[in-house]
Amino acid sequence: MPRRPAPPRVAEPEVCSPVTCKDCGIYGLCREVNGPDVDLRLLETIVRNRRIFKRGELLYRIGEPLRAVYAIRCGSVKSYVLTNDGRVQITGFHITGEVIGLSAMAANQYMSEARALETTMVCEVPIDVLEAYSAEMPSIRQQMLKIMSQEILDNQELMLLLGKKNADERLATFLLSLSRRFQRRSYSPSQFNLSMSRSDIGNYLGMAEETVCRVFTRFQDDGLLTTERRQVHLLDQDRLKSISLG
Amino acid sequence: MPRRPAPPRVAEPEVCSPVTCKDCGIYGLCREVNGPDVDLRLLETIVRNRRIFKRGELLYRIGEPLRAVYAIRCGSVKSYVLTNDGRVQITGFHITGEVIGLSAMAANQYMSEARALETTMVCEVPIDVLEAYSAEMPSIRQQMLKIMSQEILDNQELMLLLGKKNADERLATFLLSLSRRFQRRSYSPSQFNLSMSRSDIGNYLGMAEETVCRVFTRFQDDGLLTTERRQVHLLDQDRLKSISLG
DNA sequence: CGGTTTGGTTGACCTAAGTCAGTGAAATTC
DNA sequence: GAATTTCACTGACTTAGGTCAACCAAACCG
Repeated sequence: MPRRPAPPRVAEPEVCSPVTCKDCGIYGLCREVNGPDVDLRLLETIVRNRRIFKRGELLYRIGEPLRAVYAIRCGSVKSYVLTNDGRVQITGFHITGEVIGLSAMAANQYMSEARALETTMVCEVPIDVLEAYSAEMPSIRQQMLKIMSQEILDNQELMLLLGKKNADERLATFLLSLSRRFQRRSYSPSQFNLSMSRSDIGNYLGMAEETVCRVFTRFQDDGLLTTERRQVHLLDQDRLKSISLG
Repeated sequence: MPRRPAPPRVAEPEVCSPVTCKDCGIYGLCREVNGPDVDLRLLETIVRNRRIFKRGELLYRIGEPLRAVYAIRCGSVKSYVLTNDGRVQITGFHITGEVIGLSAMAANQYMSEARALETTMVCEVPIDVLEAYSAEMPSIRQQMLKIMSQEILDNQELMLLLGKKNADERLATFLLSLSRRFQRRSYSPSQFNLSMSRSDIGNYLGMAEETVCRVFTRFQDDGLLTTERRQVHLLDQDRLKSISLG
């Protein structure tokens, strides 16, 4: 049967369509481990330590000793930090193909908490395995540096948003960032399903849940997008872009 | 003349008293390069590529190819990111003994802009030198990871502040964080000089310059501290701590 | 050394977004 | 499949902090 280009998949909460290794954030890393010419089908079977977390389950806690880093094969995860008195700031949402836990390497303990937003399948890479390979393979070290510095970049973007943007700019920025990341993983950039609640979005963007709803409603009234609960359809990405920032 | 413990130095803008290598953020790194038993006086002279930046001068710009990382020997630096339409978010203030520029390693270009707040002396470590050493010495890689993950930790703290704290908590957190860092570098934790303007503080903390002034005034009225322009004297650190977080 | 600029402070007023309260619809549980 | 919980949304009202304007003192400059 001849292969034909598949239509872009729509990210659905019920459907867990695992990313292929080629689309994965640690593909470069796995490829190194398995040699540059490894058969992809083989690689897919070689990757061990798959685990499944159900909605609400913790991948790791703050202060816990670093055991493993996680590549998300399908599903999504939020990570967050806490104040002493229990206030929470979500610092990132992570989707299929992204890698989390690496920033714990230096201190040998996790610096944030990670919780599955839906049923989520991950590749769990034990830390001793990672360290063994990274000692021998410079390109894996390179890959690790890249992932960490991407995290710093993402954090800087969020700081800019939290410190200097208004509610409209925040939500537009958020939606476009998600859209871009879905696109990179071969999902539709204009139609997708949010795995996080309005309250989580508000927490992440530093605004009240109600404000998130109001801005969604206003964007819909202005013809920028349509929403049906967690299903989002972006209608005018250009205008969203100009809102998200001059 | 017998040595006696020196009284804690007060950080003054005019006085540039360079940190000793032992107190420097890349000491572990330099020590590795020069062997574990290196004579400190020797190390001090071995460190080359010292440079001086005057107040307002740029260490590096966003997008510029990575040339070097910088250890601050004395003085202070702000780093910041920008929106397309020119809004600025200061993402960190860096003081004597701290290291900046490392997060540019992965992309090989700087991801933020760094500007001297006052006359600042740095050790400039060329990137090829750093890479050559890091390829051979695992402990230098370890050190680099540590510095990057400290940056992630600092960023997370700032995101928590920007997303979830009110004006009082923000300023208290800021002052205590500075105090702690001065203490680590053997300066007085209760009396120090701010090298940044009220406007910079406000920008960093995500609030207006005027609000910074008002909170300073209120803290002073409440007996928490005294200020004389940029000279700060913390009188009640415990109470500040309880304000900075429940 | 008089004039100008910069930075810090305060007061008066305004507004973006938060809080509170209530509703309906889905989703989950028993 | 009825009961319960969770989630999204909306309106009314409040408020923390922003904006604007003015002033003063220190620093800088020709």
